[in-house]
Amino acid sequence: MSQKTPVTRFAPSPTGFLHIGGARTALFNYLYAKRHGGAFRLRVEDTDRARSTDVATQAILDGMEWLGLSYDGDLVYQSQNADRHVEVAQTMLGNGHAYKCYLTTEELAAAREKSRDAGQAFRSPFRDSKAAQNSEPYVIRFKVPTGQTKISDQVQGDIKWENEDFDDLVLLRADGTPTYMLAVIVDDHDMGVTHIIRGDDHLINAGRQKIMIEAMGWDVPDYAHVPLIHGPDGKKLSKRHGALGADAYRDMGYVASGLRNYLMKLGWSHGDQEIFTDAEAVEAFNLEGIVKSPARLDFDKMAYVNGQHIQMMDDAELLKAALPFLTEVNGGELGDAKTARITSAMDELKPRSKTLIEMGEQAQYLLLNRPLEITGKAAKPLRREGATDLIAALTLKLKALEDTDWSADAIQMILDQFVADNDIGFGKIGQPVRAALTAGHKSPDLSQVLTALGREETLGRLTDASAHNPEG
RNA sequence: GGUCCCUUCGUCUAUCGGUUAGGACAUCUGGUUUUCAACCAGGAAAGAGGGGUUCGAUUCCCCUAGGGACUACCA
Repeated sequence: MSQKTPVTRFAPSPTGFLHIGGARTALFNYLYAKRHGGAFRLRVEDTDRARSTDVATQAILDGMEWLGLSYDGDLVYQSQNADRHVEVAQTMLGNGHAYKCYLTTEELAAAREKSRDAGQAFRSPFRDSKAAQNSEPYVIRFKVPTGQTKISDQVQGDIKWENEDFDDLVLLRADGTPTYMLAVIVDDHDMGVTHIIRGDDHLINAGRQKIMIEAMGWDVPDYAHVPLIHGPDGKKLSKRHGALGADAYRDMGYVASGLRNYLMKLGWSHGDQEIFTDAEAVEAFNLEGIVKSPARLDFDKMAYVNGQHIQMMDDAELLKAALPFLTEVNGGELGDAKTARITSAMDELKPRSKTLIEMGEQAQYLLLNRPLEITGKAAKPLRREGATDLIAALTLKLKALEDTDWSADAIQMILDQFVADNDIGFGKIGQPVRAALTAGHKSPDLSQVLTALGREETLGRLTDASAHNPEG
């Protein structure tokens, strides 16, 4: 193990949004760098200019920002280092580690098929040819040496390949542009990357890249190839499963810290601990805890973990995250009065919401406008014999309570007293009052409802209900 | 087809040769209760199969089965 200060990097290709697997890879790199006081770099792998888009780049950047994965140093665009990549390819050409291959597309396909049938890696007929150069288009291929290649992966363990199983991969395309395989090793080297933590779909690439790195005489980084995430059915992740952009999770009501916690724990463990604050996550994260087998996405658990984080968030932070959802439920800007209600109900809202969407549902009763529309099943308690009279009587009692004394405790005392005085069960008054105040929407303990609603709104809603007899 | 990797409750995992195989989510039962939740208590639930090695295998080795990754002038 190296003692150097680690430099990790996340290197997405901008061909789509930041999906959940990429987000986890980024998180691991981020956590590892933070844990060891190193740097976390971000590099956009846009060597495939045809498939790369600015929209995708922006989506990835936005996703990273929402998830709170801030990177160190400048953002690197791989395409901007093309000259440097070409230079390295030329160096390899010069020292015999690469050669020009003049095979046409058709010839290549035929040769490939042939070697595949023979169970061998493809070898270009030009790899040992000393033939004079001609003007035909050519690609530059890396010349894989004989022997074996071994890496000690921090997650996968020791892996060994026979070099003869590796293709002579293309370094420079016929149009002179560098390929990913060349660009990564050059950029990682130039950026001083010490630890490469990435999806295990790159495991074999680590072997190929190591040979190239050694051909250049550079330091080989430490590798950690983490298993890919699978869908709930164990199959490859698809959009249907949740291979969605980070923004999709935000829209489903997940908070960044909750998603981070879930992602970190998916395929990584640290004893029996399930919930981590950000500080705890940085403190605890290590490569040893990463499991070698792919894990499946479990939305139930994701929601549970998210709920835990909603509870841990401070009110202001939570309100900010929840605002879009509350505005949606409200059908417009909240305004001061409703914002005040939400704020005072925060402690009740938190444990009742696993996602911000649920929080919107839980808060709905606070966002209703007078007079409430109380219909169907919700109106049933109000239709009961004497219900409106009881409400009217209770309203009178509540009116005696000054605004400054309007607290859950005081309200509870009045309710208890009212029940005792009238010699009735709590349900007798509780149910119609709840109906009058919430119109059947989800709501917490009654005294909490009255507290959050405030004196004026409570009295108003109760008066509305007792004034009008739903039976006609 | 070839190369490499993986396999403990439904799911995520603990176990680093000797455990009543532990925890979490989900599920079930009960409690609490003025709605819906939340919460509390309890229950059910696992070593893919077959061979070895060993006094003893979930743990080490091999085979089989199943799953995955890679096999581009994509990344």
